Amino acid sequence: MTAKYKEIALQLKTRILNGSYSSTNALPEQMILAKEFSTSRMTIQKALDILRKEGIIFSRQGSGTYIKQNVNLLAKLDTMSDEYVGLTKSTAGKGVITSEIIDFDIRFPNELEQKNLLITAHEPVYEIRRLRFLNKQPLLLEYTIMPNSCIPGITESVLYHSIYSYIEEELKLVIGAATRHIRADKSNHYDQKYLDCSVSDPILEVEQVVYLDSGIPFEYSKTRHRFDRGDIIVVNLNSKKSE
Amino acid sequence: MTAKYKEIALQLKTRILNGSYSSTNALPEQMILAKEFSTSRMTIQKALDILRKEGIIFSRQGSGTYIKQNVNLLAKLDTMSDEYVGLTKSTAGKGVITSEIIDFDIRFPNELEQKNLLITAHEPVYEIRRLRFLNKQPLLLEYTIMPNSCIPGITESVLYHSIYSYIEEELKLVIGAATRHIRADKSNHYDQKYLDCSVSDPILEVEQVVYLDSGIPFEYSKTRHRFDRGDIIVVNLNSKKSE
DNA sequence: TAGTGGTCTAGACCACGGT
DNA sequence: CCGTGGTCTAGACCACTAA
Repeated sequence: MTAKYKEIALQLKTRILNGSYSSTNALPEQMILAKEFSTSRMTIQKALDILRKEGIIFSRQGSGTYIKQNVNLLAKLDTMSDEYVGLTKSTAGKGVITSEIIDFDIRFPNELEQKNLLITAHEPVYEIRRLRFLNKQPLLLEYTIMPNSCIPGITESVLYHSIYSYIEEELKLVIGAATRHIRADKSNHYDQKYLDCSVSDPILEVEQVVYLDSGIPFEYSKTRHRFDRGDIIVVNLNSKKSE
Repeated sequence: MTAKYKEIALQLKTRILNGSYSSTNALPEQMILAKEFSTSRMTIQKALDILRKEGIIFSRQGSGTYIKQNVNLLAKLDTMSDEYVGLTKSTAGKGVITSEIIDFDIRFPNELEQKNLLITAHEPVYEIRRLRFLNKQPLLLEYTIMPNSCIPGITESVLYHSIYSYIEEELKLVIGAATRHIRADKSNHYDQKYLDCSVSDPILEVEQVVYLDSGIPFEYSKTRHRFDRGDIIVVNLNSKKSE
């Protein structure tokens, strides 16, 4: 059974997206909602908190709770803010992703890798290079470092599919935060060879550290994208409720 | 006076970053914290919610509340996820930002601008081109469209400083969500002229729509960055508490 | 000044983890 | 099984907005 406040949030969200409230742009007051759902005001507030965090409503003390004017847009984009984790998931429906393994090794980490993954020089890491295709066209080059202790049992068959679904479904780990550095760069001979691009083509590089839910970093990687096959989309919901 | 739960969150955060709790990696139970701060458990939970949203703790039902292992790193990065809004703010302390106005006009919007800013063809927009310098070195070219109705009263003196501080401090508006598309591109003759880069230099382009707290879009812009002066940093805290 | 959302309380029961 | 966090209640007072 799901929590009551989540159920209420879902129902309210549905109504908002349906347009059931849009005539006035304001939601009923919390006491009225509490009576309608035969619950307490605190529970209604927890439900509204979810919608606030999702960016589809906002409240003004002393005034009321209102629907944001671009709900439909945000509702669409909302799904995208998490999509970024894992290429296989993010391109679902847009085409077929395939992978070619260029290199797959295990070795000791260098200093940069130790620093980013918070490990010592004695903890072995996987070193993975993959070329990934979208509809058989080269899309990006991936260079991934993962600590063996954290993500054990990677095999070539895992690499041909999706590392992320292996982590979530097989290892039952929950993926948490990530920090990414995004930059443009000139192409090098590796890019030219594998991504089939010319010397003058720029490259979009993403360098990232990804953490598990517990805060343990499990991936340090660089991906180099062909500049002409897809942007990176970043959504910033900016709900500063906590400050 | 600030809310009690925010005060408690701040105190707990300070202790966590101090290392006061790190010996065990677990926080005291909610009842004990409630007694210590002479408050109710609900209030403690609201405080913990903040720290969860900030990504520095996580809880397991039936077990306890734990500190994430890379708190210091995340605490540092945390400030950066919002930094992205407004260049003047984001580079504070890293150098001096100056601006040169290349173009400043008012006109009717084209179709793309109408679609992104959710306005009609009859609502005038500002068209602003600025070249921005970091420590007198050209950093990026900015091409900004803002609806006049939404952000009135822009003048050249505003443009020489910061549009965002004008919006927040003069107009008293609150900036909310943003969606960004990030890509690499070849430099064009504009880039080469203003950013003083060569034909073979790549460009990092960011195309974004920025919304007010109320959900009204107020900026559609493209910025073209020199590839060798600073990455874009994106932090994804991924706290799926609401799902 | 009336009515709204924001905060807070002191209890209660449930779901889950570890024993 | 016990102890933890997760949810929920039925009130209360305060802060703010708008008339």
